[in-house]
Amino acid sequence: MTQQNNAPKRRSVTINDVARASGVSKSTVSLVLRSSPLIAPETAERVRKSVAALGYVYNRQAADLRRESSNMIGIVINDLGNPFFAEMLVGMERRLADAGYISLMAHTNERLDIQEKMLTSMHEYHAAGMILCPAFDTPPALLERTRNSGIPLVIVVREPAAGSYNFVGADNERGTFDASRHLIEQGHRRIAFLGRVGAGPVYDLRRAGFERALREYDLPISPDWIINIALTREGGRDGIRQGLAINPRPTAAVCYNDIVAFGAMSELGEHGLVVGRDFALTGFDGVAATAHTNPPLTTVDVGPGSLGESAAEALLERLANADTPLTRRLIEPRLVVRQSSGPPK
Amino acid sequence: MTQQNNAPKRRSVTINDVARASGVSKSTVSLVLRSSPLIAPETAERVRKSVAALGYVYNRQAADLRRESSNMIGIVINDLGNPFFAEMLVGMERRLADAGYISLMAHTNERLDIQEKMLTSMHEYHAAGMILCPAFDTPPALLERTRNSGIPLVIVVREPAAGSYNFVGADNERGTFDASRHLIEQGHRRIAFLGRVGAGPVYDLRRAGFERALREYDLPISPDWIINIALTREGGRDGIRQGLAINPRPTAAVCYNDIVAFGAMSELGEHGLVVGRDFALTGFDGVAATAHTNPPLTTVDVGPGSLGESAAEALLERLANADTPLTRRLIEPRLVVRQSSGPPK
DNA sequence: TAGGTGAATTGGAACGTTCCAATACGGATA
DNA sequence: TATCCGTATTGGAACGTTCCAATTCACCTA
Repeated sequence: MTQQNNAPKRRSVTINDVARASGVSKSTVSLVLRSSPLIAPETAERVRKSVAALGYVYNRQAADLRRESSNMIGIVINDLGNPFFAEMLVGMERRLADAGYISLMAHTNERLDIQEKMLTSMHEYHAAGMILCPAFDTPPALLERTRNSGIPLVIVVREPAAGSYNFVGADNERGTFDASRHLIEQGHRRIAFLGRVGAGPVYDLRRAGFERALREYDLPISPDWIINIALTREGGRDGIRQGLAINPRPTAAVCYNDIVAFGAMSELGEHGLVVGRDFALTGFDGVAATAHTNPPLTTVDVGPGSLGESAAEALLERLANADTPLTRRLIEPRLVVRQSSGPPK
Repeated sequence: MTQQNNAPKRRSVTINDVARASGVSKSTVSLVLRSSPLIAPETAERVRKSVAALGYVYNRQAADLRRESSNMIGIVINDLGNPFFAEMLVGMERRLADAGYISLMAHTNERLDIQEKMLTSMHEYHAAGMILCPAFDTPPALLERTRNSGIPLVIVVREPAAGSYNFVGADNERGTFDASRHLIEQGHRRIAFLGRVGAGPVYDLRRAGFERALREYDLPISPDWIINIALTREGGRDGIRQGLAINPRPTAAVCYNDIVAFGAMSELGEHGLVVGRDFALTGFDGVAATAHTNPPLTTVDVGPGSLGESAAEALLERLANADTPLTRRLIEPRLVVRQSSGPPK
């Protein structure tokens, strides 16, 4: 009395079954499925009936194998916990889905080993193209390897090295320059910068923009005001704690990004300070939540969603025409002034 | 002088090329690639050398076609703009990637047509399993269809109808009950409920929990206090505007979810009210941002990330063993009390 | 020496499509 | 009647794997 494994084995309905059912050849069915004009309307109709009757479902795996292509796009994101990346992902996915592609998504959480594993996995699945938001310290060699495989690649947000891929990012230097100038023009003179020292080129550029603004207004840059924190909400809290301990105290802070600003805002509240009145704050990114914090946050808006769409579009262009020249697109950010950045008391 | 299109055509390196290079048959190479113990170590070594030398990349499309399986899991999310879903997605993806699966992700933005299109697309790609967070008003027939296709299906968060799939969600009634009781015990007597009337079973349950708490404490439930809003940050603002217009004014509000509470908090601030002192607020979900708002938000924490992991685990079990009984898992939420829910003045 | 054993390897069919060259056929033309 | 034409359809090879049954070979045993 052996344990029989008579699993249904559910042989799926194929193009051949449809062909048999409708009395034509598999080639004809294939043409109908791709709505070829070659097929007589009545035949097509008959085939479509059988398709519905048998519950046939197209096997893209098989089709892609034969055609040596696919409709899958690999998207590798480093930090979905940050709404900036989530909003960007939404933009990409929408644009790609509209164009008939489906997204193979992976989250690296800033881990290089995971990133590498996911990139190879996407290669193995023959993704038609890839969009990568590189984890910190991504070695240029990795990108070079991906590029050599011949798969069109778009890099977003962080630019590890000039190379043969499309890039879409924001003008980081300009962004913090605008934010810093705004605070200065509001009357602030002691302004801190909250970020992760040495976090890479994006940090360097944002800090450079901040320092350029101070210089242009002949304000001294005290090293104390360059505060080193983790790029998280918790880091923002930490930054405020450090900032408030400085003597004389800064009256404002330019934050590396929005989530740092959120943490900063929360911490300021816990110290009994009213943001926008007792202390000014600016963020960077322009995530949706900035319009609904307490108080609403002044931020450098790069349009996370449309940045994602731009990246998708760059990729779609390359896919449509492999000879499309490589582009490097820097989005001009827009300073959105809200209540968090009032003048000093 | 015609424009020659001598595209590289880059015939990719196959198992056969590797076989030829290392002087064995393609079968042997195949076995080596799957590290079969049948192969002599020296042979395996030789093959691996050729793999590296030729830059061979495994073609999973072909393999999956032959094996009639795949390592792709379809994930369909309705609203990534809400950090709750983003955090849940991260949990799912991590768990699936750990198990060697890759995620086919689609975002429906609550649109039924997109949802349907994406589900069929994932079928066509032969996803091994699917996790679906149904859009509002998803017809049970759609789920039935998916289920009939034989692909293991896990439904999360919203439960359209009892059916033959796994379900992972939260105990919604209990969650708002706990939050409401907490406000009552803080001394609040006029409490509003901010949600989207008729939004479906989740709304009904959350509202039921709220009303049960009021009844248990013999408090009247004024219809005015059931405030009807969009389930967005903007909706939260709207809810507060409506709430503050009521006479007598409520002193607290139970919000349908965290983002509604965020909007509410922002609006209260703009009215010069201090949240937690002048007006109490609770959220629902427990997204990371709740710990860093101004003030930090009291919320019903369902653990978005671990909820995603649970869903992934349920699916992985079904994949490992198709006979695993269908489960329905309701996570017990945990009330996290922070500063937003102080007693009335 | 003949036969048996087990380990290592192999060739060919199969998976479900697409593509190509070929075919069938009804009607027009010479 | 023979030829040609265009339209609709078709069979078979190919895509890059996996699986199965079969083969090779060295060694052991009777």
